[in-house]
Amino acid sequence: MVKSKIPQATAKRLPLYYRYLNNLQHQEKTRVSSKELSEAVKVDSATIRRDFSYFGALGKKGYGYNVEYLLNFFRETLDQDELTEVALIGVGNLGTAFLKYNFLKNNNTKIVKAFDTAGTKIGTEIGGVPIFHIDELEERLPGIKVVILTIPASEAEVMTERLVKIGVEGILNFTPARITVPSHVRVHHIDLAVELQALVYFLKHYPLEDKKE
Amino acid sequence: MVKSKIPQATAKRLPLYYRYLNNLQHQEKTRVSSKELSEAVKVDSATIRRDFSYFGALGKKGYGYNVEYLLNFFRETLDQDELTEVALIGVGNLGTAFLKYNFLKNNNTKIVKAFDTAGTKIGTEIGGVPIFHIDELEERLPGIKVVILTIPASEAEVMTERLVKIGVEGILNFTPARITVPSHVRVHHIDLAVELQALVYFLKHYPLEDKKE
DNA sequence: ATGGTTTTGTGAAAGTAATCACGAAAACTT
DNA sequence: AAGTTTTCGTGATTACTTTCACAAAACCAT
Ligand SMILES: NC(=O)c1ccc[n+]([C@@H]2O[C@H](COP(=O)([O-])OP(=O)(O)OC[C@H]3O[C@@H](n4cnc5c(N)ncnc54)[C@H](O)[C@@H]3O)[C@@H](O)[C@H]2O)c1
Ligand SMILES: NC(=O)c1ccc[n+]([C@@H]2O[C@H](COP(=O)([O-])OP(=O)(O)OC[C@H]3O[C@@H](n4cnc5c(N)ncnc54)[C@H](O)[C@@H]3O)[C@@H](O)[C@H]2O)c1
Repeated sequence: MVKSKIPQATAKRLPLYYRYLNNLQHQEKTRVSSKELSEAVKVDSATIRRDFSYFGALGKKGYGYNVEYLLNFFRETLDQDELTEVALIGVGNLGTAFLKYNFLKNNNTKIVKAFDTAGTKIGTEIGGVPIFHIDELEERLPGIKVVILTIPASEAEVMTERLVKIGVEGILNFTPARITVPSHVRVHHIDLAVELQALVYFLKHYPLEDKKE
Repeated sequence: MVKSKIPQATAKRLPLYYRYLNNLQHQEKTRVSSKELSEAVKVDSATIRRDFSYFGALGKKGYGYNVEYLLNFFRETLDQDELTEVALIGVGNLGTAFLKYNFLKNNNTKIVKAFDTAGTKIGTEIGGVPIFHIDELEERLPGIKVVILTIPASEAEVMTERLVKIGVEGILNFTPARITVPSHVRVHHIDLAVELQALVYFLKHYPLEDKKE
């Protein structure tokens, strides 16, 4: 396992590279340069080469990268073979959308259980995922380390404490609540309202620069 | 208007601060320190003070920040009064969730129109937002500068060209496609599959450090 | 008033990330 | 086979962001 020398910024781009390499393979392309890759994923080519270089010399000068080799390498590095089981808490608007989609294109993450309070949903399935009552959380969650949280913000803090107690290690938090967790639990916030507002702010306050390209 | 001296990292946190200050005001709190704010929004207190300092000296030493004053200041700075009208393209799983939610808590952004190809949806409303056929895009979009894109990835590039031609300036792109736009158009990518995979990667490869706190 | 306490605002330092730019290697071309 | 072109890998640089740490200001209690 490659030790934690890899910058976080790089780690966040790896799934992106992986997905595009997969596309290339489906198109039967055998080689790709950092320049081509750069145009496709919109990341500077030097950044891509630097990112790859943390894992060693994966390319060939004057040639580029071999798609299959690179893909195999990342498959191992990103543990694309191991399936990570994920639970979803809160089968509302957003939760339902995720269940229907279920990240099918990824072959390494899968929502396997969902929980809610609403009686009408309990016992049904969405996208093949069974929905349980939240009261069964302690009983049914153990073994699952990653949770997608799509409940009302007001419930987030209490639910988080519950999840942590059960042993959850990672939370993808879609609620606007900034939840508090012990240091061994990782939370990624995806705050859609903030994203939209930030985009609007940038449009109004940042001159439409002439970026290169 | 405060010129573009404000770091992007700061700009992205502003809506977060704003929302929390709003909460405080509803709780009738009159003052708040960077330390309190820090615990609530999970941003280092020095970072918060630095962020605020780009806008001048907004606080008082030994006291903190006056909630109402700060809120009024940011209301203007963030143009919270002006309503930005947004359109949504692609009323599928994700698009429907956004329409139902419609960022009601924000008072500065509102989805006012949606577009899709599916005959069954055209002419109906979701969350009060009328859904039009995509063929009417050129006719009905003008005036709207910001678009939320929730169509299949395969459609993204062509649709983007169309949007740019109509004059859209900002796109919140939920498709996995990395779309190409001219330099005067701003795109924010929210790639949910990547976010989930990145979280899983961090869990597996980054030791559960003892972060402070 | 006085003195201890709180908390800001910010220089300086540290940390993190992106980009430049070029030598070296390998690939193509003729 | 020699010359040209492509493209990597990376040292060095630049840019951006966070954090430390402390003087100065304002508060608060007596
Ligand atoms: N839908 C959006 O477009 C959107 C956008 C930005 C943010 N969000 C945030 O995402 C979260 C979910 O949004 P939504 O629109 O899906 O809301 P929703 O109200 O449609 O769904 C919430 C679901 O959680 C369930 N629930 C409530 N308390 C629960 C509990 N204690 N345990 C388990 N389930 C519980 C409810 O029964 C409901 O099904 C909210 O925090 C919201 O602020 C949503
Ligand atoms: N749902 C999720 O949880 C999820 C997660 C990650 C990424 N995404 C991405 O978000 C996007 C939308 O996902 P979804 O699950 O809502 O898909 P979906 O298939 O449910 O919805 C897509 C909608 O777009 C409409 N559409 C197709 N072509 C169109 C066109 N040219 N113009 C206008 N409308 C058109 C379809 O009729 C459909 O209603 C996809 O790109 C998907 O990869 C979704």
